[in-house]
Amino acid sequence: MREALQQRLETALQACYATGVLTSGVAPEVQLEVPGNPEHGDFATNLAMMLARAERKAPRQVAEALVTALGDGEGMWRKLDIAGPGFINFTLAPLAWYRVLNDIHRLDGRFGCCDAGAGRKVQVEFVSANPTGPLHIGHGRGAAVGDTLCRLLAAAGWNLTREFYYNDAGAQIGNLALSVQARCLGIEPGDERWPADGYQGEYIKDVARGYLAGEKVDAGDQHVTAAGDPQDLDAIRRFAVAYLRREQDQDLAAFDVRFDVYSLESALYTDGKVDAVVRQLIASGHTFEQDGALWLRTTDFGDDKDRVMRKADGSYTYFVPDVAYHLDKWQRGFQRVINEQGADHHSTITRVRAGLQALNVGIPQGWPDYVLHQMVTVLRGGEEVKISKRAGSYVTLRDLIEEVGRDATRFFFLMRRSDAQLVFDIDLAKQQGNENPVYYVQYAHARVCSINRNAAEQGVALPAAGEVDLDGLTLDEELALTRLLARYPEVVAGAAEQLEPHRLAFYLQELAAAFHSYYNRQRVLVDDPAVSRARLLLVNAVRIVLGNALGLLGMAAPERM
RNA sequence: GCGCCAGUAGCUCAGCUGGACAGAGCAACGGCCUUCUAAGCCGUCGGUCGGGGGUUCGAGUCCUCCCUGGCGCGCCA
Repeated sequence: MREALQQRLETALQACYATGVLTSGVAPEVQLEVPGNPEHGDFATNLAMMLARAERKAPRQVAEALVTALGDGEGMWRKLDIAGPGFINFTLAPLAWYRVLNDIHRLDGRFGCCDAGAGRKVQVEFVSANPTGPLHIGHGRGAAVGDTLCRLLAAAGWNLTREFYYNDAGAQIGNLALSVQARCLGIEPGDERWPADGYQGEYIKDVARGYLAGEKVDAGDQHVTAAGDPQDLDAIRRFAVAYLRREQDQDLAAFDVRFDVYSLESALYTDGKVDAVVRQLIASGHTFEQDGALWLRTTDFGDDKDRVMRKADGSYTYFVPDVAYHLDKWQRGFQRVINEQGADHHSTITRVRAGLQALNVGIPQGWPDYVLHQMVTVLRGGEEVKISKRAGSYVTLRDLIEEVGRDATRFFFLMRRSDAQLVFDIDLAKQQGNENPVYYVQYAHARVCSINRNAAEQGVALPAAGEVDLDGLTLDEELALTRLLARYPEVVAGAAEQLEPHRLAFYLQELAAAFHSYYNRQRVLVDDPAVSRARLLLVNAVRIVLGNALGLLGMAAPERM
């Protein structure tokens, strides 16, 4: 529809040049937008305003020339206006819109999908929590944003790989092992023998109990049986990592978040990929030694200071395996990689990209992409819940899902742009009333299903694509609802393109509102069977789109509530 | 001090990558259930888009300088 209009505008412009009504000969790109105000028609173009300067005429004068050249459009539009500073507004014939209802029924679950990705490979890494404790609410936001991003990219035709990276090596894992060992030995936080940067959370006690009891843990391809010996720090470490990884996997499964590939930091060491990348960086000439450490001159690539790669004690800082990991992603053929992570780690971006540039292996500048999410604060009873990671007091994702439910949790995480801070109001999320937008959108879906049940009782068959005389739809609100449905594919494409999953949540609320309003004003099942069937076609198109959008958000579309 | 992200209605936030009088939800107030689910609908109230300059036919949106809040600035991740 948009393309057809663009075509006609270009033809009209050329006609103006041919007749000499317009003289500049410039051909700007024809932009068509959907106006927010329905009085401004279905599509609007600013073409006349873009030409005005070159033509040295008032925009409205240019617009008049174009409108004359456009003619009647052979019935495509009902009305053409020149408005405001020089917009040309197209009001299309209703039938042109109603045809989309047949498209929706024909495509069903695939309505909204497109082929923008053209089957190209993209990898999305998200959550990537350290296996040192349970997933907290911040990880939950990362999981919701990352997962919906994945679903969006898949819907947009990308060949998607979902990946989780475990930082199961390094200093913090050492702290974890020491903390579990301390608990095994009955040492409490506060005791002078308690490790300096130990994890104090209650869950450490559970790990210690499991270890002493000789428990067996399966997590991914890791299978660990506890040695039970409190002196064997290495065995404790292996057990603790597997134990906490299993916990995280369970929580993510409960959140309906799954991954295709799990990558372990420790494997980068054992496979020699870390050493290899260090050798390459040294060979690149971007490193130097100072104070007993090996440094990477990241300032060569826009960082504000150089960074230590290998510490004086011989171990590597975290970003070295990160660089090795991302080189590995590149070598696996992912020309597009998106990392979803918390904004508190945004300083890694410059470092990882600098390391990859230093390797000089043809990785483009600015690769990979990042989507950052800002902090989440928790509100309960109107009070902010204080979070202390060291003391281990924080809201876990597991608690959240159990308390407010998976759907509400996911929706709340996606109700805001990811780079805006989020206040998670637990009381509101739990509420089953009209203040809670989660049920508002699901209720709209359930209502259509309810109409369908009534139709079945009355022996009215649900219409399929192309079976209905669209003349049964005559009301302004039916046209408005249809136009909203027609916009859905653009919403999906835009959200995938801009990596902004929250757009779906807003669209969903808008569509639900339009449907609820229609439902309250008009009956679907009326005496006139032609009208009933046309309306059934319309409301079931709403049902399909609601279901598709809820699916992209990882939420259920209930048939009754 | 430097970097990143924010500052839009009383509150929480959108604003489609510059367009036509700035929107929604909640809160407040007033209405609507003998008809497909009232977890719903309709109406009223409410904003100098943090502030100053600039670019543009046109700026909440772009540039610049200030102010405020959050995060980061480690041989932690």
